[in-house]
Amino acid sequence: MTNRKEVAKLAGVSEATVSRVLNGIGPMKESTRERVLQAAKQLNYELNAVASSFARGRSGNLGVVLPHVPKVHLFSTYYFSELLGGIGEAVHSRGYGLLLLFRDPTSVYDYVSLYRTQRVDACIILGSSAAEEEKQAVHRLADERLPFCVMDQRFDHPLLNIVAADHEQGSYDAVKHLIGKGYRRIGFLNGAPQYSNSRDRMAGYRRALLEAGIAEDDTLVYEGNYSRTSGRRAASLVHRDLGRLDAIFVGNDRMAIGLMQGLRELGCSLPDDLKIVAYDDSDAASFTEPPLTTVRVPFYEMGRLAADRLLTQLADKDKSDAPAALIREKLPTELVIRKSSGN
Amino acid sequence: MTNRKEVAKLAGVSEATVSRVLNGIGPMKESTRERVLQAAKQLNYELNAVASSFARGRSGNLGVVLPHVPKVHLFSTYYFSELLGGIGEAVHSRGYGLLLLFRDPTSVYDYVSLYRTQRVDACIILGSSAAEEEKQAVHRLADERLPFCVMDQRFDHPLLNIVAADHEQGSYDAVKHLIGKGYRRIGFLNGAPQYSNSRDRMAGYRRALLEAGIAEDDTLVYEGNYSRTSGRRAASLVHRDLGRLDAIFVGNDRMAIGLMQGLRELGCSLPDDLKIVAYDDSDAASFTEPPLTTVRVPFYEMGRLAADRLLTQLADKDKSDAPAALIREKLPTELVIRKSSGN
DNA sequence: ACAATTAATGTACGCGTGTACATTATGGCA
DNA sequence: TGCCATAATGTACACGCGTACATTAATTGT
Repeated sequence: MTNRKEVAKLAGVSEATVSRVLNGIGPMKESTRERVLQAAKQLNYELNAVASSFARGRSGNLGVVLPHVPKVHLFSTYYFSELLGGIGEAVHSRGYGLLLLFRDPTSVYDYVSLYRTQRVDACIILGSSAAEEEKQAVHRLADERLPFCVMDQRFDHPLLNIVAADHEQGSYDAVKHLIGKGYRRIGFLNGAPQYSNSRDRMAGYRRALLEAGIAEDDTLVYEGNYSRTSGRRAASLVHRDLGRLDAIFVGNDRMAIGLMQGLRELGCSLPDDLKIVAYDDSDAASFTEPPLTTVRVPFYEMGRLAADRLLTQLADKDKSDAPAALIREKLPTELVIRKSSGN
Repeated sequence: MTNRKEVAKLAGVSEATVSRVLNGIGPMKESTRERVLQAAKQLNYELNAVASSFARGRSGNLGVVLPHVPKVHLFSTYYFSELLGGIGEAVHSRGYGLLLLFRDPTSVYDYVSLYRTQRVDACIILGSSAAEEEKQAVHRLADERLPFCVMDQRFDHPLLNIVAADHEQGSYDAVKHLIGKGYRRIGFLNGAPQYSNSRDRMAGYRRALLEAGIAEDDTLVYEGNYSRTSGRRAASLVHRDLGRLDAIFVGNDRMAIGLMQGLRELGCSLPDDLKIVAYDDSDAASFTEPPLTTVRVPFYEMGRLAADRLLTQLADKDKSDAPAALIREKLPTELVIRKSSGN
């Protein structure tokens, strides 16, 4: 592998000059520049990224931490796929590397270690929850003022970067849509409350009911874990309560799809027997039968935004030593009306 | 950030000893080992991955190259998502980093550069095609004996690592299934022929027809690009030919879903008017209406296998200098029968 | 024409680790 | 006890690059 020294020799300049030409630093004679580039080209030389990182003291990588459960094919879920796509877009356009980091959700993850070992310059945390150890781990990160951003999960730390969608409003819109159609007995199949976005959905659901003067009925609130299987499991409970339900709001499309499959197996006719509004507007939502009325969430955009803002923070920190501006984004959602909520 | 020197001082040993303890190299006194580990712990010391990579001359990263088209949310496709998940599994379990590399499919990608810049120790190429420049770029990689593996795309280079699925057989099985049900006028909506797996599907389709003594009819072969949109576009052509078609074999689920949507809009009743067998067995296949009969492809497993074999190659190369064993895997597919191919 | 700038380039070193080689401790054995 | 093999540790340097600082060349202003 050819290195800087050889290029310098061939071009008849010092190594420093080679470095400057390659990094475009300081004034230089055009003729020198050309000689160096010519020599580099002739020798097939390219900067060694590892050595460069080492000398700079930065890895040049943005890390994306995501929960990894063996046998669960995580990437296939719309949520993570879209977020990752958006992050990739931003990272790519800014010349950074994108390092995927898998964490075992059943044990505590030492985020700080990523920085100590200098594997990443910053990171984005996906699928984070409010579990106590997780909360502590994330707060520690913020306490140390390390550059990172949490996706779609609230924490009450003043220095914590967050990009999220407005799930409270999204849920409110969803339930209000049902109410507007005249349905009043509205159930809710939610995800686990350890995610703040689940709690936000609950808040939106309640607000809509309250506003319409509809009494809440705890027995019509069901809990799943955002998987299709859990939706299917909920089907028997929902089926049992069908006499008390006009409609149901479901925390994401996957659960809704599972629920629909389960209900149909139990002999239901949809949307006649039950109106459904789901959440995410994943690809699948448009081709279920009936197609899902669902809340579109700009996951791709959220990923892009988080990465972009984070990398901007990094660049700014090099220039000034002022504390970086906090990232606090809450993106709007949009109700997409299809057949599952009735005509 | 604390470094090796400080740990050495606190433990009262040389830096080399610290290094040996941390890497578990050579014989050492248990008491020394403990002193060093204790000191490291006390100082919150961890090996600097970048410096370590630099000294070793290896990045410690496996690269995954994937085509990146702005606005196309790549990760949402089952194909890439599953592959990536499998790769992640293997990489994670072997302590490597997983670097995502996006390439612009409209211009030539310099794979060799990844190695020259030492960004990766090996890489897996996804979504590769047989386009001439692409072929040359990949062959160059093989000529240089760089460690990499191509996914699901054949090249006729003797030193090229490939992990693929047996699409010829999978397609044969799919078409034979339709023939077995008594359908003889069978169309084919294929993906672009620049992918060898498209050509393999074509070969399987032909073999099944030939074996059944059915004359091929070129006018019943349609071409899409594996997107849902392209399937929908094909719907009008297929609809026009409906009088000459009993069934159609579709190159992947997404196109099949698009085709079904399009046909239904044109007033078709499925599966009555047309039997369909698709390909991939993505999540969506089970909840379309009717559910898709489709060919299951072990993408996750393919990804895991490719990464695992590649990293094994790397490890072996450190030990012996014998040329690494070629990776040539062709995994079996499996026909999953649902309603779309009739009862 | 000469000092004062500024441009252009060179010199020298640090970054934190891995590791070849040198050195010193330890224990076995005659 | 003395010798030797091996264990255990230390010394010293390379790895390729970025960059502070030093030096030399070119340009400007008067």
